[in-house]
Amino acid sequence: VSTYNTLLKGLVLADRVFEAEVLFKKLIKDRICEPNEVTYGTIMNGLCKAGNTKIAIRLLRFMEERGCKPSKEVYSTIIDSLCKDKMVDDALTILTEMIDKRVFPNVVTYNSLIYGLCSLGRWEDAKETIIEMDRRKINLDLCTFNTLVDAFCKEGMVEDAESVLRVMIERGEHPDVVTYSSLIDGYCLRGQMKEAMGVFATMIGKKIEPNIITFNSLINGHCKRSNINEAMKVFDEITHRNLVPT
RNA sequence: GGAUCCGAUUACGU
Repeated sequence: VSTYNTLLKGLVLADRVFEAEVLFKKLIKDRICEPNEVTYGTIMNGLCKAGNTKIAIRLLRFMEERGCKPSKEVYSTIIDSLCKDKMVDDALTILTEMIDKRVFPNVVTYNSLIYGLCSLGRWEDAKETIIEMDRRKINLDLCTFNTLVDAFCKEGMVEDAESVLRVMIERGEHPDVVTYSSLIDGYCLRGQMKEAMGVFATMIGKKIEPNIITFNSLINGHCKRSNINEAMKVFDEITHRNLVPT
């Protein structure tokens, strides 16, 4: 079954979810092998990525009927997809369901929820979620912090993003290219190019390699301020670093 | 009792 799982994942990665579904159905119909929780997880992930969260939820019910216990990964996949669809309350319902079934959420599950809550501006609920994580002794990880930094930046609350950065460093989590790129984008969105370049200098100082996304944000920021010369300089830097413009 | 393989989360733009 692992072989089929690997193949199914390949199809999903290649955006050939339909073919993955066909193969999945064939496995069951021809009794080639019984799908396990990884198989279901892979197919659900494919369905979700293709925008079929509802069908993925139906598959969740199907696997239960078939006597395969949904893992936390399976629940997390559904929760993540609902959050991305801004159906965070439905996601919270699934969270309650999994806990009722003694399948306990992990940091990934909560990261998706925090992402969803923040993207709806439900800051208080996001805060509550973090408190709940602490209560469950689930440590925030790099992804949690990055999600928060990005959410604040997108709302123009760069000061709050900066305090998240301080907290993460305090907690011994090392900011990475995503953290700094989010911050840079935050300043660029506000047209604060001096600050954006300051963050850029900081990340270089920490030997964190900027990538094409980092530079795209900077170019966007300079162009917004009609500073084409600076934008061109950044563009030269891209070529210099052998990065490929997207 | 232990190890390994297969699934879930974060940044720009399109």
